[in-house]
Amino acid sequence: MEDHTPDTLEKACTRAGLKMTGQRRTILAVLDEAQDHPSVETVYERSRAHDSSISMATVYRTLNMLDELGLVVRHEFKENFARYELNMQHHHHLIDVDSGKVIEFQNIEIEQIKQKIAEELGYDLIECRLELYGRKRT
Amino acid sequence: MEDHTPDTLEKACTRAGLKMTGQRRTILAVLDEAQDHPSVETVYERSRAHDSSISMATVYRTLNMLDELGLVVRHEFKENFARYELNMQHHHHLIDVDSGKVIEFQNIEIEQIKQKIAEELGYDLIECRLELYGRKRT
DNA sequence: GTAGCTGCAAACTCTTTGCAACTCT
DNA sequence: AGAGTTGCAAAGAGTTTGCAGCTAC
Repeated sequence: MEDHTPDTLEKACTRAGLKMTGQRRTILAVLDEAQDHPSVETVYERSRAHDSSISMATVYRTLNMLDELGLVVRHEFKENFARYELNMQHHHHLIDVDSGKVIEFQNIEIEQIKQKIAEELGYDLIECRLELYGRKRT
Repeated sequence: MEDHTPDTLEKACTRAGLKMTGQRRTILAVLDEAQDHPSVETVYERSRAHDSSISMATVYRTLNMLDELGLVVRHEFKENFARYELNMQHHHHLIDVDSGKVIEFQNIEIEQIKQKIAEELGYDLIECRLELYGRKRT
């Protein structure tokens, strides 16, 4: 019998051979539930709300591990700290310069053009970041 | 008689009403001559080669000031420090993931599409970052 | 003369790490 | 049992800042 429940970070980590401790389970659940792009601090606070024994060091270590596994994407918008999000389908960001709100979008034309550009420069495209910074039209 | 010599950072700063000290003149010249995307550390070293009295604090203060004036563009590629470049014509970057080399490129299609995307989301585009990360084709 | 600039050193923020204790598997 | 994980506190990197002295205008 195959497992048809949606893939969670916890499953992905177990599959990667990691031990599943209480702290880790909590942090992964917080990330799975996040609909936004939380900072390390935010992940820490949300995790602490469930388990106050969780330390900042563990949050950092967990996020770094998830980044290395490619399960999460690390961003550094024009702020001096990192923000993370689940690595679901590929998309880009528009950051509201007034509120800091992050809007996600996808665009097939961008995907095609960036491939073409890398190719013309003699490179294989490995990764890409596109960030638009804008102000809400009044 | 108008001045037809190319615009330098020094002129732009003087025009902005800033005092032109020896240290500042040196740092601005270093940036004017830079053909790459130097880090703060690099700007510091190059400036020191001309005037060893220049301090790191002044380099940071100068770069922050130039950034605020929009004369320079601050980047944070996937490194944990900032890199700067003159704000000449608009372009994007392809970063060689193996060597860290930065290649600049421009693309009119990207410019059009990003405008369109911001518009569709109800935003006025203020700024934009596009970074491609790739590996040299063998 | 004075507002602005500077170097120094200390402070700050974000992030990483050594270590001893603990816990999944 | 043993390798992996944790919290703590200290260390690290990059960046900012208070202050007293100096300098361009």
